[in-house]
Amino acid sequence: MNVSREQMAENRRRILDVASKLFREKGFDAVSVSEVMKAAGLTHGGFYGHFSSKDDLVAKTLAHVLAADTGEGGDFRRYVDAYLSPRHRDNPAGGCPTAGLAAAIRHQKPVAHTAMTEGLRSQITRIEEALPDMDPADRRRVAIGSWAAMVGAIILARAIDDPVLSDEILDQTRAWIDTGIEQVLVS
Amino acid sequence: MNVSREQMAENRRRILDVASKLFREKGFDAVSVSEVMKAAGLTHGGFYGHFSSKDDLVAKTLAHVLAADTGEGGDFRRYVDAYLSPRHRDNPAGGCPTAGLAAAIRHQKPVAHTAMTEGLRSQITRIEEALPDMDPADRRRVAIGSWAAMVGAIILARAIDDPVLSDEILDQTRAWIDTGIEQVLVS
DNA sequence: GCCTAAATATGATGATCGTCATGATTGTGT
DNA sequence: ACACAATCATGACGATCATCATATTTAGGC
Repeated sequence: MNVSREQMAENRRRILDVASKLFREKGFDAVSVSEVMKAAGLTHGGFYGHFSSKDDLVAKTLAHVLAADTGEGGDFRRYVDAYLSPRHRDNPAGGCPTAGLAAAIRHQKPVAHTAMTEGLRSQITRIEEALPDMDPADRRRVAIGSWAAMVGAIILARAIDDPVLSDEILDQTRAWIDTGIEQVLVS
Repeated sequence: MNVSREQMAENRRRILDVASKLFREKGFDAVSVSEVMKAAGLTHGGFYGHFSSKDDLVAKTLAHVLAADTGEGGDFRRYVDAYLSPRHRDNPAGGCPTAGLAAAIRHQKPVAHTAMTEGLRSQITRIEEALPDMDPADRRRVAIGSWAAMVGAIILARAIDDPVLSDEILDQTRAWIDTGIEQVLVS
């Protein structure tokens, strides 16, 4: 069976899409190459025509999904509310790849680290641009501090089995970010 | 070969200790039962005399390491400084189990979630107690928000390969936590 | 001092997985 | 139209791993 040039490009895109979803849902190790290919509607054998190894797929998937511009240009408060919501916490497969995958990158090959570095860099920039008017010296600190808190909160909220405490992690972290922003706005 | 009662108890403790270290260093999946036992100075066969499965070991290890009272009773600022240091970032095997393992717990059995829940609960309490005098309503928010930021910052700092950006994540998050605490202290 | 039960060692089994070799099918440029 | 090359399917190989069966050694109670 062969396939047109564009078919192949679409296949490759679909592999990256389903891999991104599966990795976020189950983690890098728990997803097999065969599982990815099957979810993309292909068989496992063709995989090495697209990628040189599973590690290559991991790195390409990271670059693919971290480059997806969320385009949330605008209100940072609204972005935080959506991010620190039960809905986002309960949807890792469709949610933020950083929250879902960042901790696992430590155990991946160096290429994955490089992809993550660029993804983090652009995410910090995106947040800086979405932030309200403030002293430029404060801007970067707020962006990085808020992002660390957001990622950490989602990870913690997903790791525990008490829904009350989990909700509280999200709520208190949201309030905590508000506290910090309020501080730099009045100064 | 047999061994005295206390020998067995010490063996079990050593298994939990090396498992905790290995899991933090390489992740749950990348550590085999045989590797844990070898690191504990035993062979893999005896494992199932101590634990009913690898999942059981994971849960028991989490409870073991999260219960380890860091006893950092005292200055929260000092604790944050040590936590958000390059030294801690570069030492996952000996560092905070939450930062090293929390994100992976999602992919573990329910018992692991329960262990994490209790560990998180007591960690929040510990931070609340280490915090300086402040309004009780602020105390919990500061504890949870700071902890989320600390865990998130370490995870992000460990996931990237640019040492300059990695250091900046740590520094800015430390400053961000100071910002938030300053806000509740003056109000 | 023996005997039994327990703790660990040795070795095996079945399953999963990453990777690759080979072959079939069909776009694509001439 | 034809031949080449590219894309994917089928199937296999070797390695790793969790788990268990069995053997061996010895601590602890009589």
